[in-house]
Amino acid sequence: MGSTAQPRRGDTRQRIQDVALELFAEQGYEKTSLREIAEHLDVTKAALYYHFKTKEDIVVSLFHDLARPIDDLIVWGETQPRTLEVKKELLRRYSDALGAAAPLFRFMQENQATMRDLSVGETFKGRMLRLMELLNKPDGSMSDRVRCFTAIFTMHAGMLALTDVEGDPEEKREAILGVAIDLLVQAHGVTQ
Amino acid sequence: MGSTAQPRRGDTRQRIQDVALELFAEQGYEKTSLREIAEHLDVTKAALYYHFKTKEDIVVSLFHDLARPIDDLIVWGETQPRTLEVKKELLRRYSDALGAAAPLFRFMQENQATMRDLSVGETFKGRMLRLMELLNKPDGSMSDRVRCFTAIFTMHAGMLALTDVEGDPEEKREAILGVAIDLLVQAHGVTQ
Amino acid sequence: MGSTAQPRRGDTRQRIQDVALELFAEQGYEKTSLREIAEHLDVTKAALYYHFKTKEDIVVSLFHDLARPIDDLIVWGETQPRTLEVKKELLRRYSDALGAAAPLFRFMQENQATMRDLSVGETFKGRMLRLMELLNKPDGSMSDRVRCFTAIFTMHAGMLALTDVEGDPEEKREAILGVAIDLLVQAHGVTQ
Amino acid sequence: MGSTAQPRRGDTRQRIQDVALELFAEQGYEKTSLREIAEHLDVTKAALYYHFKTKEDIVVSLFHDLARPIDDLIVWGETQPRTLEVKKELLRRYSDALGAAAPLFRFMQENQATMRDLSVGETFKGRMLRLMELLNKPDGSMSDRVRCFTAIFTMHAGMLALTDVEGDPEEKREAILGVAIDLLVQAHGVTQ
DNA sequence: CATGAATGAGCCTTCATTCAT
DNA sequence: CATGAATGAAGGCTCATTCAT
Repeated sequence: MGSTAQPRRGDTRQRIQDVALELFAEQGYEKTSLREIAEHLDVTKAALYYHFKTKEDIVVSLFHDLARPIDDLIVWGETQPRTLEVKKELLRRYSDALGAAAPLFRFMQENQATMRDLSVGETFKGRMLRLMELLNKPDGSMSDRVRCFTAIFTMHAGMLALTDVEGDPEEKREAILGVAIDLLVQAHGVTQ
Repeated sequence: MGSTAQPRRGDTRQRIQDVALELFAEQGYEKTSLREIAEHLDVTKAALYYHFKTKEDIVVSLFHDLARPIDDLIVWGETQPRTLEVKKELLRRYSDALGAAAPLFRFMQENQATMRDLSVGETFKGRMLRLMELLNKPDGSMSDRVRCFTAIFTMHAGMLALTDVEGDPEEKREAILGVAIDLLVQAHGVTQ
Repeated sequence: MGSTAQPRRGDTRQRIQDVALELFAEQGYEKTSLREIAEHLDVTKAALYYHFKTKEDIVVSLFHDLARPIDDLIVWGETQPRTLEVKKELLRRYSDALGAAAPLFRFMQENQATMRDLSVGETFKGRMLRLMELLNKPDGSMSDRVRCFTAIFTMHAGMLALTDVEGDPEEKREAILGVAIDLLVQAHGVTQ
Repeated sequence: MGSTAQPRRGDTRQRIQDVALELFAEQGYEKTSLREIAEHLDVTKAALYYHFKTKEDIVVSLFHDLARPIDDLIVWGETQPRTLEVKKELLRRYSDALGAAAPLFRFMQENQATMRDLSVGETFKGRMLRLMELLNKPDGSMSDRVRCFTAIFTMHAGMLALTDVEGDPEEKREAILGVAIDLLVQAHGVTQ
């Protein structure tokens, strides 16, 4: 029923975002031209400009739509007491958020140089710093502080490596979360 | 000793590499044009082509000249027994190597998408995998394997974060190395 | 009298003309996009196409509606004897007409290159030539003929300069008209 | 000898200016694309960019190279006493300058809207005002002031009309200059 | 060693216009 | 009356690269 590539109306904006994110992550932001995106969608370049004001605007919209959970997470974190239990919960939730926003994160990871002058990049970096601040143990030793931020970077690196290393994805994610929590505990722990 | 005293006439090639690496790391490979590099050096674009066949060739040369220590490290590692002590030494040496090749690493970190089709990128990725293999505990639990590769990523992330976080650089580097070794030990250790 | 009282519903067409003329005069025809006009009116581009078949059509309609008095003036002139008195009256009436159609004239003045291939432009240029012919003293010396057409150009230039030069607008207009008539008289006069 | 469209080297910049000025004047600045200019010269668009940084830059260079005499004229005028004789000489020299820079002036005349945001446009307008100031009779009546600036505009309009009106060009130019001087004299005159 | 001049491909963006709803 | 969605053409500009000198 209507299977000859109907011009599915109404969801174009969404489809642009999907394709763009995929290509940006796969080939890099600069190397992905709007022509390429348009061809993947079988529309003209001009059509993209009906939905987004600029190329950068596509990225902005992606953050707008996909980075929300992480924002929420940080906001939540900032209302909580700075106990170890809360921090562990933060990591757990962050792991979930990362899973959901995986493609966006891959995009960021692979386009760090680009992110820097993408405006939304700086915004996001700020958020990351706040998140780290939440996990940090301000009066801890340098080693402890390193452990805290490593807890987060472990998870980021995990995202990347998930693809390259053998093993069941879900199992890997849990292992990664486990290690991250472990680092956090060590940073805060007295016993052990 | 270390005084091979290259003929001083014509250090242009070297200068091109320096400027290129700096700009590539700072602004990204794609966003840095040969014109820009040439202007920084006060020569013409055509001059660059006297020294390097293509833009990519500049990157290749950078790896050639700067990634050597890491290559050597891996070669060394592969001739050693897979003991914990050797692995610890690997991390130590890797930390040194990272310090020396910091700009190159920053460049890679920030241009991951680009790296993928830069030929030399794949080459390098292969080396990383071999390095990880060297550190790995093949029969270990998933968590232990995660700890092993996290040991390395911690150091990479450290590079990045060194700038953003307060504290004495050298002290930070040692703390990072310490945490990395710790992770390695935990992955292998029973009594820890 | 003059109260044909157009149905008030739907003055959009009029508003389009107003905004278009203003923007065309201010920024130039080519540099004013339909998008811009539409935005000023808070309607969509497509709406413009309901009222006007093309961008050029807007200009045509502007001439249709605003250049009429000048047309009438020329028609009137061509039925009159070629006396000096009539010519003076022509200038007077032209001065009035210019005042009324000022924005249109500014638009023409500032978009002369564009006018040339705007069809309506040629039409209008023809009218100007007829007007000049009416003022001309065919058997006069070259100087006299120059004076005749200068009489007109003085008034055009006046429009332009009115804004840049200090002084009461109405007073300036009268002075300009005075000089123009003077030129005309000199061209025709012996005893002057 | 060498008649098969040799790639005449060295004069490209000049040729670009020539063609550009001609096309800009003939069709308007906005409607003349760089592609068109390049095609007229049988080079690529990119070649234009080797010689000029932007499209606007071509215009700037044209003013730089062609408007110089007028600049000099004004500078000269500002060192002279404000006598009627000097003012007449100013007009005479201005007439010559206009003749030499005719295409440039035609370009300006036909692209006034464009001139406004072409940076060099404002610069030039400033010069015009200084020139008018030189000719002006500050304490004169409004009519006299109008005569002064009309003297100049007459000459500008003359340029334009030279093409449309029959008659020997040189004769026309002299007639125009005559009328302009006449206006000036009348503005300053005692008798009459 | 290095430059001056040029190219071809491609990029992001804008525009006037169309048409089904 | 008017909009939402899209198109095709074109525009200005930049880039990596080449080559004769």
